[in-house]
Amino acid sequence: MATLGRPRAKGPSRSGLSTEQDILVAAARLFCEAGYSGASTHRIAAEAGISQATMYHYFAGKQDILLRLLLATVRPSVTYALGLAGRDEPADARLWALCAYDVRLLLAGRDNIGSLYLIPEVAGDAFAEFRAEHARLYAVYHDLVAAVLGVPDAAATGLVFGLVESVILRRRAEGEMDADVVAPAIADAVLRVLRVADQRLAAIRAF
Amino acid sequence: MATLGRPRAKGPSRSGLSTEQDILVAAARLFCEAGYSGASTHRIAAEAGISQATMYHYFAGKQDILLRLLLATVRPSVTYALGLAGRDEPADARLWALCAYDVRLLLAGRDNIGSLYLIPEVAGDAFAEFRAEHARLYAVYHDLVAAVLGVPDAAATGLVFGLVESVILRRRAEGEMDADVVAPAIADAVLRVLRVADQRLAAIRAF
DNA sequence: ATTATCTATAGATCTATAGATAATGC
DNA sequence: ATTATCTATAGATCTATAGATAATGC
Repeated sequence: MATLGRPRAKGPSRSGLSTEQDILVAAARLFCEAGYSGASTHRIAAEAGISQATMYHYFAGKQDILLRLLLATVRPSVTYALGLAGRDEPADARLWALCAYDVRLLLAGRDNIGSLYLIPEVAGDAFAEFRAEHARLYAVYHDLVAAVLGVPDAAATGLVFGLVESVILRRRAEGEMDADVVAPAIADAVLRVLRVADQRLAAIRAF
Repeated sequence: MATLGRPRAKGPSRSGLSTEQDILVAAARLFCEAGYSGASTHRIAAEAGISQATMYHYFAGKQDILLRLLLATVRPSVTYALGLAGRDEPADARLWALCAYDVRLLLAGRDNIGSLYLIPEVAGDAFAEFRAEHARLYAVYHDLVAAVLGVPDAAATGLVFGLVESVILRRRAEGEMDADVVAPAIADAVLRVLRVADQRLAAIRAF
């Protein structure tokens, strides 16, 4: 419990989190609000309550912070998606559940964390590990859409995945949204796009 | 025709465009690839074939360039959308046409110009004029969705608009897409989300 | 002795401005 | 004389590193 190392000049963490977490939280906020290049290490450190140099005790650099945030954001979705594979519900019900789950994650938290996906730098080599995780998630959508339609359909998968992730854009443009309303609405819309009948949809929602 | 003013040190424009257009084209590319803060005025100028200071002859600053790009991107959509109001086709057919038109615009050109909408700085005061144009476009979608459903529905409008703009995300993640395939597919999906029957959809596509 | 933090700074930017210059137009 | 461009630069950053310091642990 006793605090090791030199104390912070500006007083101890007000969040009660570890310094590493303070940095991640501050960086998430600033990356979302100012973009990657616009969020200087100095501002991140100030927001976290430490000096700029202290960040380098925990992270190799700015890219390292963003990579950690991206992985922490996508991994819960991948875990949930892979867990769905072992369940015995019908494919349309599992797809509905996955869409609703992902929309809830994208709407959770005070920052629009999904908007980190949109940062242009994420296309670079340093973020290949994140893109691989994101691709694993996409692959589960692809398989579920194939199971619902009875045949693999890349175009339909793109539509479905786009519809789910469109909440990132909407949260920006429309402001905070009620996940209890929007998550089922998106999941319904996904099945309608795949031409699941209204009657069947009602049954799925009752699961 | 004769070229007024001091000649460029690196030779005349290779694009044949005006210097102002060269700057806008270069900035669009770099804003999309490196973000707003990541695109320095120096790199924009180098890409445009001029010195960094020359940009300030045409634009008040970096924000001014981005604003011009945003307005040039959203205005054709607004113009088309307002023009639809005067046509006598049924609302569902007009909504289908607007969605397909907007998706085509978002897929056109060598840069994913719609991704400029995602730049965090666009939330600031300097871009209020762009956001107002974007809101005008949204209002047309709202009215068309209301006409299709018979009642105003903010939630459905959000879904529809999100589905259209999701092509910005998809173009990033999936790479270049065939507009002749994707634009009708999105427009179809929009009407399916609004529970337009398959038979009716076939009739609309025949317009 | 170990740890987490700090201060200070090198070196590389980056934006915007001041003022010079190389063309054409009158 | 007007125009479009240039070179040069001030002043403000920004990232990452070097090395000192203020705690606890042994």
